[in-house]
Amino acid sequence: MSKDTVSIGLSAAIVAVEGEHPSVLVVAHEGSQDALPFGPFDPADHRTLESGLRKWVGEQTKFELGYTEQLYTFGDKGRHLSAGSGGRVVSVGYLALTRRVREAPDTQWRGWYHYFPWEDWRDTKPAMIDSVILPALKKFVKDAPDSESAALRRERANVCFGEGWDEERVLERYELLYEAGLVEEFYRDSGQNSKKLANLGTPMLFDHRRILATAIARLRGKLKYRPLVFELMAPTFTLLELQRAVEALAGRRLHKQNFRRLVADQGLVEGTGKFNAPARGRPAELFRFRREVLRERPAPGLRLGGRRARGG
Amino acid sequence: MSKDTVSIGLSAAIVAVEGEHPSVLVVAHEGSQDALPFGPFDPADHRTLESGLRKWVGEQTKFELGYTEQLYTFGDKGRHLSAGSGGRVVSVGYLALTRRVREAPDTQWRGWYHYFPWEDWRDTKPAMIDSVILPALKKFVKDAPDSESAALRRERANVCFGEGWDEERVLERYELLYEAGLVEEFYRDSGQNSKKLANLGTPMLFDHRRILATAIARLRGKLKYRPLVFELMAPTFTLLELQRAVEALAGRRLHKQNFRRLVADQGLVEGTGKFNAPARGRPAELFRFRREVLRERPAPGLRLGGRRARGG
DNA sequence: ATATATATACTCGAAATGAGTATTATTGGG
DNA sequence: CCCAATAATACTCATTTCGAGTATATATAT
Repeated sequence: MSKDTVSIGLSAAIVAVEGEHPSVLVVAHEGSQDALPFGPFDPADHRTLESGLRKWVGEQTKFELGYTEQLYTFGDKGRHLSAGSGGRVVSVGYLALTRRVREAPDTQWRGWYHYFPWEDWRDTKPAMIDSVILPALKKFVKDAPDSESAALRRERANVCFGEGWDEERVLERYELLYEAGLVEEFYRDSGQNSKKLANLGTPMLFDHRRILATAIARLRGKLKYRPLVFELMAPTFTLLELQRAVEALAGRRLHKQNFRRLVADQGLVEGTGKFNAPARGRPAELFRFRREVLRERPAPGLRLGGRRARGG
Repeated sequence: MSKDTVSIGLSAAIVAVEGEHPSVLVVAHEGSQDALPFGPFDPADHRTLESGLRKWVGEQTKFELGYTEQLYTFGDKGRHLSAGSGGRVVSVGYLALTRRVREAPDTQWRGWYHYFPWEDWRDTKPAMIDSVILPALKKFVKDAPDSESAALRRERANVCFGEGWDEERVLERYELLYEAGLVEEFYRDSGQNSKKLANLGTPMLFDHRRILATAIARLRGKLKYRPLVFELMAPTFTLLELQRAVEALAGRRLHKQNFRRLVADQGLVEGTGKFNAPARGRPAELFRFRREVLRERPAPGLRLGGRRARGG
């Protein structure tokens, strides 16, 4: 491929939740790094970008995509390399949501917090933030070429990892860690191998971790105003299961009673009259998603709220 | 250009507001339809997609982009044609916000409601909705190939133009009108020329009107949770000017006293102590945007609200 | 002075939100 | 059988937000 040709890469972050574990479908390509299902866009064969994506995913993972949404198109020079490949690749990333199904050969569900361990605040603030990330970012600020650049870096570090955790800034945080040389991909893309400060999370092929970060950010944001979770749930579920799924995606805990009130008041679910048989505790009613809300209300969704303090 | 090559087109919807008029910068290409500034992505010359866009815009309009945001990447077969050109064009659309400046040669600010007259609800519901659009959509439903498809069409028509106007669904509405054959581009792209039902709004080159629809939709949505308006305002402004700008973009009126309260309570602006000299009425204080809020609060913005009833 | 236009302050009730306490239904162990 | 543990569900309460309005202040034009 010559230096000034463009090709378009289509990649999908296919997300599912199993219990408390949000996960993403990765393909085991010839012993290399974890990869999202992907392939080049072929104008002769694909009528739309999305139909191209569906074909590739179908071939590689043997299953049909349901809910699918385009995320972003990346074209930066030098962010799509693994070895020294030829022309420029412009990368179109997609988010897909699905109920968890059996894996196809060479395919595997992997918890997304393997790639972003600093994003899971459900139990506590991840210790690595104080022990590794903040000190390294302090150094990154100090190493800035000039004071203006240092101020900008300090600012970014503060917005990303300082007071007031905003769970939606997943991409911003990953990009900052990349530029600060705290993730593997930075060294791979720049050819450097020296002074590796840290190696946070599991790296991925090409720019796939960036795409996954975009996917998580989008999902966390959209969750609050569109009923996307239900794409990830079984046909019936208890309210606690629903809450656990949302928490898994958002990476933080929610207030149980208020969560139920929210879901009920918005008419997002309806009881089935059936109950589950839990190991302990009172049995919970099984609910189903009321698809009708999509017509009734302009923008139904779960406004998680909770800017003021921690849920419980 | 051969049939199975891809090229990437970069287009920018550059938006400004002058008084009550939201407008977009269009280029007068050889007597053809209105076009957004655009050009092909050149991997040899452009380090990123956005820098490529900036180069093209700079060449065509002689001015520097400020706030810029990627919108969407379109790749549908047959939606980028004006005449029968060669290979496939994948189109990356951008939104840019700017204060209104003088026009460069061959360049012109045009009110965006020329392209989307049904989107301006500031005075009243546009009459064309009841007189033209709804009847035509009724016919579109009736002409559906089967009853399932008819139900889907009825559903879409209702969400887009029925009860409960959602000002953010700009793209959905344009796409529906396109498919229903109510906009010029539909006939141009499909080569048909017969049974033209209507010809709503001013058409644009290629898929530029679709990109503009995406831009308006995004802007209307984001306005509610990010302080984007200020990119469009002069350094100082009265609160009424600010409100008129938001109204112009949102396409609907807001409650004046509540708007002030919102802006003030959120700490988005600060008074300068200076006052304007209006033609009539009490002089208004001039305010400036408090850039600091971007640091202080995680997601400042203007939550317009107003789902319950009409503003006043 | 008066009409008109605009700015700004303040009020009021309804709804949404955060953070609980209280009560009910179940299991498993003594 | 009673009790601790666990989970579901109901209810309370103060605060904040939001829609909608009234009241008052400060200009200009006539």
